[in-house]
Amino acid sequence: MGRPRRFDRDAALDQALQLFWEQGYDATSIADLTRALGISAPSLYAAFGDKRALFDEAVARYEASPRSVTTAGTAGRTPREVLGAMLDVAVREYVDEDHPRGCLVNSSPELADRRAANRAATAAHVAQVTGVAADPDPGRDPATLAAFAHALLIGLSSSARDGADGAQLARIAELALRAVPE
Amino acid sequence: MGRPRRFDRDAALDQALQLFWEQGYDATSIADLTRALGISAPSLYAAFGDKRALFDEAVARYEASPRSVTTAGTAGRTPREVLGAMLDVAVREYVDEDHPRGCLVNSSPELADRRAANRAATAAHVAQVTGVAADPDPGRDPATLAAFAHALLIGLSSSARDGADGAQLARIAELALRAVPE
DNA sequence: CAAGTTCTGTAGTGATCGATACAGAACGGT
DNA sequence: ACCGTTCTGTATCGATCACTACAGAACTTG
Repeated sequence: MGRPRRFDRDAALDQALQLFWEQGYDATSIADLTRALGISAPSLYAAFGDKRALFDEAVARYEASPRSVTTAGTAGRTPREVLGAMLDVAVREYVDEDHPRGCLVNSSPELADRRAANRAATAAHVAQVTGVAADPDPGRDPATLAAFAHALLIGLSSSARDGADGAQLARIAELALRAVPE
Repeated sequence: MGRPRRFDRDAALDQALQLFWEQGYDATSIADLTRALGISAPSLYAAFGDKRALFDEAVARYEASPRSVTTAGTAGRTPREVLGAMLDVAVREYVDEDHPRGCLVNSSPELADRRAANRAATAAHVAQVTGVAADPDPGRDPATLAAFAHALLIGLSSSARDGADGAQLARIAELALRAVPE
């Protein structure tokens, strides 16, 4: 009951995600959001809480989308297959023209905790898929492989933001894969 | 002639660099700077111009210091030696406790142009030292080697900021080096 | 000493930040 | 039709932003 909301909450959330993705959290003001979302500030606060809650919800939406690179490559068996699948998804995703370039999580200073979680998740994923436990050889150690992949994804994300095209990213990924055992 | 400046301009510039490095450009306010530098706002503006000019001067100071990774590894001959030297310097530098973690240039959104310049400089450096011109093999192409190194440096910088220790960074670098031919 | 110049702190500029008080509008339940 | 509830826009809150007008203090020069 009560007066119904005049705007589509999900569409507004997508708009907010788009803005945060393009400009970052700090650089996106409430005024920017109300303009892009086509609603007034009180409606925004009533629907989403405060700015940070809106950002967190947008990030959750981002992470829930099939863009997620972390769990890509489930089909692989060897470390190279697993990391290769992740890099493939990333290279395509980071220059996709349907949305801003790069990865929202990997290029947001305020999401360091999510990056840590992603690295841990990647390490567990690699260990599970390849069946390899901790190993002194960096090429066989799931934690090192995950940290390597994670660092590369961040580098690819930043390169995409700085203007690199898909072919350049693909060459980087191809070269990087040579470090990883079959 | 006239009243002499009461503070050390170079020391103040170092303090400003420290703050920008820790917090980033946007997150560092003039109030933060006047507090850390121990001077009032008019003195700061008289000495450095405006906030962006102060930032640019601090970045120039940063790039002029021997921290620069881009030109490291001049001694090397093979791509692996050149990149290995760069990664060695970076791994040590990014966790050095004498200053904030990571690389100021690689973690500042407003310095995308400097990153592009660094990538180009690295490519020229690799080409000159190894004597290799453009090559279809990613492992022999200076531009791809430079882009790979650049992406890795950004990933290492971000990982250091997110809390990775020197040993972790070293393992990433060791693994990455396996991608690069002798 | 006095004049000229430059730095100093106090205090405040307009603009923008995130966030809200308030009143009217639009609905469901009775 | 009326009431309670919830959303709506207007208009504004205090805080903070980058930045500066102003006047006195501290120096060099004559």
